[in-house]
Parts: sequence; structure tokens; C-alpha cells
Amino acid sequence: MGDYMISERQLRILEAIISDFIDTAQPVGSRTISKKYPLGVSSATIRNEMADLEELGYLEQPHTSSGRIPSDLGYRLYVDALVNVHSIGIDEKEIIQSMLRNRIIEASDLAKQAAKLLSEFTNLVAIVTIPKFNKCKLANLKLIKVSDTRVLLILVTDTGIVKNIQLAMSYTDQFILDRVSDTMLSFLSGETIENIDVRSILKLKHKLQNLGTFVDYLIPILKDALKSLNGTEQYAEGLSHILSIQEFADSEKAKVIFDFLRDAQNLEIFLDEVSTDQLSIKIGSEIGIESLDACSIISSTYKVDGKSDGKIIVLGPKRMDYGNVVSIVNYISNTLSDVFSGINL
Amino acid sequence: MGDYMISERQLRILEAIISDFIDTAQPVGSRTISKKYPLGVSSATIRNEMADLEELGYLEQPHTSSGRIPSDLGYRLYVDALVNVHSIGIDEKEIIQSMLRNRIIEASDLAKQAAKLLSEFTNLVAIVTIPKFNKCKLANLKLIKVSDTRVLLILVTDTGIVKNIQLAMSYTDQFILDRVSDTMLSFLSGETIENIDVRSILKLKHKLQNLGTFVDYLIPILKDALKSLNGTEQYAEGLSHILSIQEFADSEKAKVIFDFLRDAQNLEIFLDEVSTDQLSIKIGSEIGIESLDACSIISSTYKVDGKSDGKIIVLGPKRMDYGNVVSIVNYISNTLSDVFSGINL
DNA sequence: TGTTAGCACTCATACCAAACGAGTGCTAAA
DNA sequence: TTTAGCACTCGTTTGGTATGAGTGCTAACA
Repeated sequence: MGDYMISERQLRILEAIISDFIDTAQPVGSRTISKKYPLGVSSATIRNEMADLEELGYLEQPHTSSGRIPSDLGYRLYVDALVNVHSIGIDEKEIIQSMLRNRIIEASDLAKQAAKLLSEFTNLVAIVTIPKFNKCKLANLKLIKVSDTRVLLILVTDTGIVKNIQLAMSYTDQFILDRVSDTMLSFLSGETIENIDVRSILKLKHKLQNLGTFVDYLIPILKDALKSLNGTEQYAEGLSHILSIQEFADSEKAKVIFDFLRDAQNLEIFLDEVSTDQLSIKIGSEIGIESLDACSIISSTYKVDGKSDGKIIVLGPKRMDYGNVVSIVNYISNTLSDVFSGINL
Repeated sequence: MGDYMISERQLRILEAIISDFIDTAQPVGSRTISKKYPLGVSSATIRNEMADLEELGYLEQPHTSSGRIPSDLGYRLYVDALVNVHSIGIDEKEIIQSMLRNRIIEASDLAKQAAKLLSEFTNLVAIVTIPKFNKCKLANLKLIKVSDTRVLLILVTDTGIVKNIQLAMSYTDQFILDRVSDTMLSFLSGETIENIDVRSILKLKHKLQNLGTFVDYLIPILKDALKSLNGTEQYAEGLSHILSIQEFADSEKAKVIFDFLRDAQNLEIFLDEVSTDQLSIKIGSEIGIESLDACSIISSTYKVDGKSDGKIIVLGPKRMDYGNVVSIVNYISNTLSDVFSGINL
């Protein structure tokens, strides 16, 4: 990339056009640019340059004799070459830190909170997924009787993530459950969750010989339960922001986005497709999903202890404040990394 | 109620008008009625009756020389006297039964699933709350070390609801935690959550004399934690249906509803206000919330073991199929009652 | 006395042409 | 190479008219 066949002045003009369009949502004309931006050239000159920029594919004209709007390619150039990512303010940082480090203990709450912050600071839709649980190490474990037929399995990782899984079983004496879970813990503590497979559980049987039948019974249930940990949990917040965006003022258009995001099936695939780069910006057709052609997504990946990872996604109209959103995504991504990695005391 | 100063024929005409308006969303005129509905009178007669019905407050005229639309009072009469609630089909029943009785064990999943069904069958917004936790009896309790400074308090009710609360404390030896939680359980088991106050916890101290300082330390933390249980958990589904409703085609209007529903604060109050009757229908201004003036809500209460209760709410435009929605709400409400009460299977 | 036909009137909506104006492309002069 | 000027385009606004759905009222009718 980097090497665009385009003059410095053209770049400046493109920048002005896109900035203005992001502000006003209106096709922008040469006169507007020459008046509002101190480029030192007349509207006629700008007019010529705009014609060239259109020919190069950076601009589009909704109809003859209207102003220009950026094409996806134009946005791409803008994002690559022109957006400057200022760091977010100290106040925002403080809020984010306090909201994410304060009294949140469950992974799902943390993700939800992060999504909320993200959508509030950007006024856009935010989605945060929970890191795959199975790369973390087991730190604590309990089996708790919930009813005569149900048991709650609680897993705590060394990173402080808590996860509970309901098991359906008809063998629910709390005394036995305590013995089993104590033994399991002493046996599995420090193991990564993904390594807790049937084979390792089988060894448990030796340690609990007097409870052999119970363990036999428990193993397939545990196996199922651990499998259910593989799904990606995600939290979306700020959907209603879509309704405030001019591009989606027509509720038909808003509905397209809503319906896409509601369909979990879609979302799962969508999230998988989303780049696993540290930070990725996809604009309109680059997303490759027709119903999101009018949108851009900015996504990032956060790592937990450098291993398992979760995703952060902001979805908005192409006409968004890229610099601002990128900086917020970055900051929250990093914070989330830290918090999940257990650096939080 | 029951005794409306209104003739049989006026009732018939009102019914025809409201039915037609629910179908078409257009103000309905006298001629439409005389043609579409076999009332055996001419449009002129209907015209006269409509004028009377307007004077009585059952109809409104958006502007002179347009057709009539029902007033809130008109809808009220319609709902009270004219809607007939047919039972829902056997197919629907089967779907609901299988979705709610099948492999769901967590209260929150159950509520979520019920809300989903409700919104899918009605094409409207559905909200389902989980029965208030603090009227349930304590069935199980554990303290689990999460990190050196964090402990998880897990509460299980006799109705099978699981709740975990984070405690920040620097006294986190799992062996001690086990002893304390075992004693607490033996001591508090069967007590309703709301009765677990400081006084009852104080008695715990006697039972754990050798851990006196620990209990001193624990009590204020527990007190805080229990306070945080008072919130009502609720699940809303089908928000996007709003966007398909003519009344809210303007995304400004849709946003009003969205914003109201998103604000948890609002929702909490709103849910408290919602009638605790077995079944309640509120129309427009009857709701008493300005931003919902264009809506009706149909709500019901389901009981768990005749004690604690949860709410079921369907929110839609006043122009909704009341008969259908009522029957679905009723059926799901009853099913939910059953499932929650007999959750141990 | 209740019902109906007829008619004048209202008023939101559709329609259409003209005026407007923001913006362009092109040309010619600086 | 830049700029001023100008003719042209085309979506939007404007205003005036027609349309028609619907009303209220009156008078005739059963």
C-alpha cells in the first residue's frame, strides 16, 4: 500500500472532503471546501482535482451536478494515510479503568461492561467476545448442589475468571460432591482447561476408588459440560445508536442491521471472519457482507496471558470518526487484556 | 364497568371500526364499514353513529373530514367487551412446551427463552423477569476463593435459582472458607433470602467462636453483598420488531421506545408499576408513561410455588391483536409457572 | 321516529410545472 | 497552472390545482 498515485494537494482535498462529509453527511462541493478549508486554491482548482479524484476511484458522485462523497476506496486511503489516532483523554481513561477493574469478577460481566463502555464512548454498536476459556489454568473448582437433579460446576481460572456450568445429574449429595471436587481440584489445579480431557479425568478415578461408580457417572457429564465451553460468548451493546445515525434513519435500513446482529448464527460466522489482527478496519464492501455494505467495522483482539483471546468490535456507518473509535478500541482492548490476564491484583 | 351507555349497534360499529383499523392502520370511514361489514345499515346511519361514538369519547378524528380512529377509551371498551380470547393452537402449545421444558436448567436461560418465544409468536417486544430472588429460600451456599483478594459467594435457592456475588476480602484461605460456608449453610438453610439480615448472621458468630475475628470481618461484607440482591433481573427480546411496526416507522419514534427500554433504571420502575394482576392490559395513556403513549402492554404474573413471582410483559402498538397476544401471554405464563415450580425434574 | 339519499363542504394527498440553487464541466484569460 | 466566468444539469422547493375520501347536515321516506 502506502504508494498512492496521488499528489499532496489531492490528499489534502480528499481529507477535507471526507472530514466534511463525516460532519455533515451531505455530498460536498468544491465551493464548500474552498471556503471552509484554507487550502489556498480556488473552487475551480478544487473542482478539477475532484474530477481527478473521482476518476481515480476515491470519490463518487451520487448524481451529476451534486457534490462528491467518498468511495470505499476513498475512505480506505483516508484511514490509511490521513487519520491520526490521538490518545484518549485522561478522564476517559479513568472511567474505563474504574469501570473495568472495579468489583467485576465474572468474565461475562466484564465483557458486557466493556461493550457498554465502548458503545457509550463511540455512540456506535459494540460487540465484545469472551476469550476462549479453555487456554487458562484452573485455580479453583467446586461442585454445588442446586436441586435434586442439578449440580453447578464452578471453575475459577488463575486469571480470576469465573465460569459456572450447570450439570444435570441425579447424584447430588453435597457431601460426596465436596469430596469429589476437593480431589478433582488437588488433581487438576494448574492444568489448562483445555487439557482437562477425559483422559485426565480418568486418572481421577484412581484417587477416588471408593467413589468409583460416581466418577463413572460423572465423567460423560463433565465431558459434555467442557464441550459447551467452546462456544464463543459475545455481548452486543448500543444497538439503539443505529437509530440515531442518519444513514439508517429509514427504519427499513436499520432493521437490516438489527436482523443481522440478532441472528446468532450470522454473528458467530461474522465474528470468526473478523480479522484476528491486533487492529483491523474494514470499510463497507471490504466487510464482505451485503447487509453491512453501509457500515465500517473496527475490531481488535485482546490476549489473555498471550494465549487465548477475545474480540472487540465496533460497528458503525462508514461515516464515523475513525481516529476516535480506533483510540477507544485500542485502549479498551489493552485494558481488557490486562484485566483478563490477572494483572489486576 | 360492564355498563356502557351504548347501544348494541354502536358496539358492533365500534368493533368493526377497531378491527378494520387494526388491520389497515388507516382512519376508517363510514363507507368502508358499510361495505366491508354486514351490518345491514347504510353509510349515513353509520356516519351518525360514529359521530355519537366520537362524542362519547370512543373515537377520534385526526382531522375534519378524515375517518375515525379508536381513542384509548375505545380500545378499552373493545378489549373489555369485544375481544374474544381463543386458545392458542396445539402446534404452538407443543413448541412452547418443548422449548421451555427441554434441557433448560438456569433461571436466566428459562426467562430468556420464554421472552424469545413470546416475541416470536406475537411479533412484538417481550420482557420476562426472573422471580424476585429474596423471597426464595436458601438451599445451598458456598464461599469460593477466586484470587488472593476475592471470594465468590454462591447462593442457591430452593427454586433452583443460582446467584453469585463477588466479595472483596483479604482473608481467603479456602479451608476456612469451607468451614464458614458449611456452618452458614447449616444455620441459614431454609431461611428466605430476605430474612438473612445482619441479626441472623450475628448468631453465626456463636457457632464459629474459634473464627470470631473472621466472622466480624465477614459480616459487613456480607451485608453489602445481600443488599445488591434486590435488583430484578429481566430479559427483553424482539426489540427489532418495533422497526417493522408502522406506528414506529419513523426511527425517531422507534428510538423513544428503545431508549426507554434500554435504560435499566426506567425499566426497573416500569416493571414495578406493571400490574401484579394475573393478567393486565394497559392501553396508551393508561400506562402512565409518556414515551409509551402510543403503546399497549399486556402483562401477566407467574407464581413459583405460589410465593415469589416473575412478570411477563408484551409491549406493542395499541393497534395489536389483543386476543392473540392475551392467549399467548396466558399460556406462556402458566407454562412458566409450572416449569419454575417443578424445576427439579 | 329512525333510516337513508343527496349534497355541499373540508382537507390531506397527489400531481405538476416553474423557480431555485448548489454544483458541475468546460473554456478562455491571467 | 490557476482562476474567473458561464452554460448546463438536476435534485429540491414552491405553489397552485385537482382529486377523492370522508364528513355533517337536510330533507325525504318507511
